[in-house]
Amino acid sequence: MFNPSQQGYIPQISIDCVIFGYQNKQLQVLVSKLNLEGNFMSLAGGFIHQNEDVDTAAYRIVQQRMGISEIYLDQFYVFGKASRNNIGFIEKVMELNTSTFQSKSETIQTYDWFNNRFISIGYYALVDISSVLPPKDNANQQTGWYNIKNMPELIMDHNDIVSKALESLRQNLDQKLIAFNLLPETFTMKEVQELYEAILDRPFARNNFQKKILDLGVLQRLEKKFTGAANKAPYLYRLKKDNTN
Amino acid sequence: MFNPSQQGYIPQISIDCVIFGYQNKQLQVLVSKLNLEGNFMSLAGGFIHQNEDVDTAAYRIVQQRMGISEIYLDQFYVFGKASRNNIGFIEKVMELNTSTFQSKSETIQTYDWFNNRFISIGYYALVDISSVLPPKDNANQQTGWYNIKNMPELIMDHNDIVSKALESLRQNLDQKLIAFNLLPETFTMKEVQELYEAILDRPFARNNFQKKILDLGVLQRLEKKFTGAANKAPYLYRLKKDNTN
DNA sequence: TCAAAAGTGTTCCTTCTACACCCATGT
DNA sequence: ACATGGGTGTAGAAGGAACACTTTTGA
Repeated sequence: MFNPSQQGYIPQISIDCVIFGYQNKQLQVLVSKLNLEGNFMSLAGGFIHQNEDVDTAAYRIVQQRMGISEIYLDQFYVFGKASRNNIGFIEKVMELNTSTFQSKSETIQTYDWFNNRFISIGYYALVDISSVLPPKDNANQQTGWYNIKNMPELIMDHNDIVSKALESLRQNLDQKLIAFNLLPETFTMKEVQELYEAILDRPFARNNFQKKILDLGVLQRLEKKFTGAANKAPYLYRLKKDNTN
Repeated sequence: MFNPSQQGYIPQISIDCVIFGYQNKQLQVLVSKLNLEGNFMSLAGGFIHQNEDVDTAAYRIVQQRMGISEIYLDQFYVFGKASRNNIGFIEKVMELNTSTFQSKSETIQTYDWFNNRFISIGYYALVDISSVLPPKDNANQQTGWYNIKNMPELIMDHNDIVSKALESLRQNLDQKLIAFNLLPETFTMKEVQELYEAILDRPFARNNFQKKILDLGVLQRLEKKFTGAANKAPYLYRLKKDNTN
């Protein structure tokens, strides 16, 4: 932990990023275990440099964590309750990390800046899991992807942030056509369908789903994908590149 | 103008409220002329107290301006460009208000807090024009409601904020059923239709529109409204109150 | 009696849904 | 040949758009 005010950050504003991935037919969220005693699980977060766009800061936070440059990001909500501060969190940390931290009053002074009330801008990111850095680091084996249906308890209001992010993702799914950011470059129609089913948590009829997606006119059909299974080989698709963004 | 830091505000965060009203069959936005020399037109804005929810701050800002307690508010976007500060604005103010302000360097020091880069949280409010305070004040005759299709030039990026607010309003209109906040307690179906046409800037067929709105099941039909015109009297409607919010 | 505007009904068309059928693939 | 899973077609249901007709009101 550090004192952000000394590093030219804007005080009392943070960014929290819900990084979504897709694996094992389930929507996943990246959660990091903080390098402290105690089970402190957190979203990817950070602060905004004085001379940095908020969007750029969110991009930097995700980019550093994931090691990729192409990231889909959407700002979705501001969490601004007056009671939203790190004090409860810091106190629990100190309880469980007595060797690391000095006396309570001293610590609170040291982290004065951090103990303030914080307004957090929520972003969600959509990444292709197969193209990002392995999520686990050596120090924290619990760091990694968690099924959205089975999230661990996170610090502060991070569980609420995840809920709101999922809600926004669902709302934007059809309009913005962003689901493909969660898939690798090429994919089969079945994979798209399973992804939609994971995000929206409801089944789709195979044939109607295929028609609906193809009618969008954004996919390009490639060669077939022979899996070795004793059945018809599905086509691979990828996003058309000539789309006017 | 004042120094917000001395009053317990959170630094470098502001709130800008696009207050929508409906009058003369057009969507209107409340714009205030600042009490300075020069044509400085602005949205309703303000800052957040240290111990105040962001939502509460937005409510306070609109409530003080409009003098009503029931206000529909939606947070719609955060404007966070690094270049987003008041310096250009302040410089223009000083150019045109030489008698009020001292030397340039002195003024910039005085308003140091205000000259910082600001992140602004955008809210839009929907109010019933007929139930709010008259928008004009004696000092500033240009303060008042402006047709969204004919907005004056506003300070900073406020014109962009209005555009984004309108976009969000349009997106939420059908889902959230919020248009009725712009109408008085009772209204005719034609008024609802004209309101929708003003917001979405497109015509609706009268019969189909009536069916669509009534099928929502949120309106209660009251007595007829006799206007004195030589035609069938339309029914008045109002929102059902038993709706589970 | 008439014009104007409101209420209602009917048809047509598009879109979504469900069911059915055929095709490719490897054992 | 056959089981498995993928691609496609078609009938029915539902929702939206366009058209027509009737009713009410005051002059």
